[in-house]
Amino acid sequence: MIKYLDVIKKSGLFAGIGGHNIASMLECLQVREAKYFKNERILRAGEPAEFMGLLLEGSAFITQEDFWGNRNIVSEVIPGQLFAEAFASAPKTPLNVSVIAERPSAVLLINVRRVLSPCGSGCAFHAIVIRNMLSDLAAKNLRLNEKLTHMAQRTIRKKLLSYLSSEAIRTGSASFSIPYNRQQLADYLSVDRSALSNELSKMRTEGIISFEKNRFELNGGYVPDNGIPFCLEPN
Amino acid sequence: MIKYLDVIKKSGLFAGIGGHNIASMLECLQVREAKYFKNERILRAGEPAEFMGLLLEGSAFITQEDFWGNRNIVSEVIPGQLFAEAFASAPKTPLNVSVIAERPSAVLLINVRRVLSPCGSGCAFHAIVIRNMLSDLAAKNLRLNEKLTHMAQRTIRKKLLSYLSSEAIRTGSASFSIPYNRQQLADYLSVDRSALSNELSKMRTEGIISFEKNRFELNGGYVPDNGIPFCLEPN
DNA sequence: TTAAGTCGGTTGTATTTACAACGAAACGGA
DNA sequence: TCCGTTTCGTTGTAAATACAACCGACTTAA
Repeated sequence: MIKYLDVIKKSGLFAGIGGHNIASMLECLQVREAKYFKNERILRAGEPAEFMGLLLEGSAFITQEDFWGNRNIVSEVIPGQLFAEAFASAPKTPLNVSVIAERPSAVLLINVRRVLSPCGSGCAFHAIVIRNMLSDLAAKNLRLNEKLTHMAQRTIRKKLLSYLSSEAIRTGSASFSIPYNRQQLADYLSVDRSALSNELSKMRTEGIISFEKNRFELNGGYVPDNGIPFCLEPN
Repeated sequence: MIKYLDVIKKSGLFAGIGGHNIASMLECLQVREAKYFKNERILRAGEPAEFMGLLLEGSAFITQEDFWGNRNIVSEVIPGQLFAEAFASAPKTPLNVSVIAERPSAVLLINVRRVLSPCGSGCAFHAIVIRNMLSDLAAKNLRLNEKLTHMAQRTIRKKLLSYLSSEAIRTGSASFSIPYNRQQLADYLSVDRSALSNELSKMRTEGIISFEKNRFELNGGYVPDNGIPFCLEPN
């Protein structure tokens, strides 16, 4: 635990809590630490969700899988981030996602009940942690909304442009890297990989974008003042 | 306000706060009330999100629209429910959805800052309201996840079966009503209405489902023990 | 070095979808 | 009642997609 104190201190969940208070806070919350191999399952869809996780080291994917193993990457988790807090915060709701270690990872498992039920004694930081969870959930909400925006587009090209332009806007540059390889991007947008690859090639041929590996650049497109991403073309 | 006290009392946001405390709580939060006509915009995408809303009367749709007016219904709001709380809880984030009154509606507008910054004085209920917002956001998160599950399906038929089976499971019956008409359902699943209508007809012909207007029944399908909705067929 | 595996691009085909157009039924005023 | 509107189903066509198969470049381990 001590090894990861720095990650914990900088995590959104414990933001605003002085470093010297964290140790007692962790004890009060009765957290426990666990380690996972690459591709090992951290949480399994279908299980009851008693714990939320705080990733300490490594990286993980939130995924949905249907009966035949079609995988849909909901998002990536990096150190300092929470996961499964929505399920843990809404009791009686079993997980409908799995969390899988993308690399060897360390995780802090936190029982949400311990967070929500204030301990009368020492730690006056429950309120802060709860407030942090609130902004975390709000941010996640917005990210899910953003993904929905992309997936609601009717064609692969529009899905791609919706996603790429939002990444460009987020990074504030027409040139940026994405955290996915082709298969992962296809999973994220829920489309066929080869079809996606094909569409990317067409778009490059047409001069709309250029890319190499996971680095993309959006060429020239117009950026209207109305805030609508410049990538959405009339047809 | 008094007119809607009952709705407010029963709302998730104010759950656990005694009826006689609510009036002072509302004052402390400096809420304000507003009324809207049918199809009037309650909140407009692009605007900064200072307020979250609590629907008092009527009903509303959370929608996303692209540049050409293609509409995507994210969800429906009914009295007692919160909306736009995620945007309001994550400041500096402009709305990327619009909220539109489906019918003549009354709304309580709440400044989230007033909720998050505890007033030193009388009302000791801020903590409860914050905790309520937390479970609300968690539940919304799960709903978005569920919608993503449906939209991730690659064909209209699978999208439909994913949605319908989840509704069947939710209501605990193979026969149930849905809150959408055809166009709205198509918007929700982000597919073409006529294609959806066509697919529904095929499925009825094949005996998979039966329906009339917005009442559906899932016929016979097998329900395995593994929790996977019976509607997902091997092909 | 070889062999196996991963990754990304390409192609062809069958399937699925969007889109446009139309018509019937139901509904709601005037 | 009449007329306009909404809702939903149907059809045909063009477009987009999934799917399978294959190839070359690159990486990794034996």
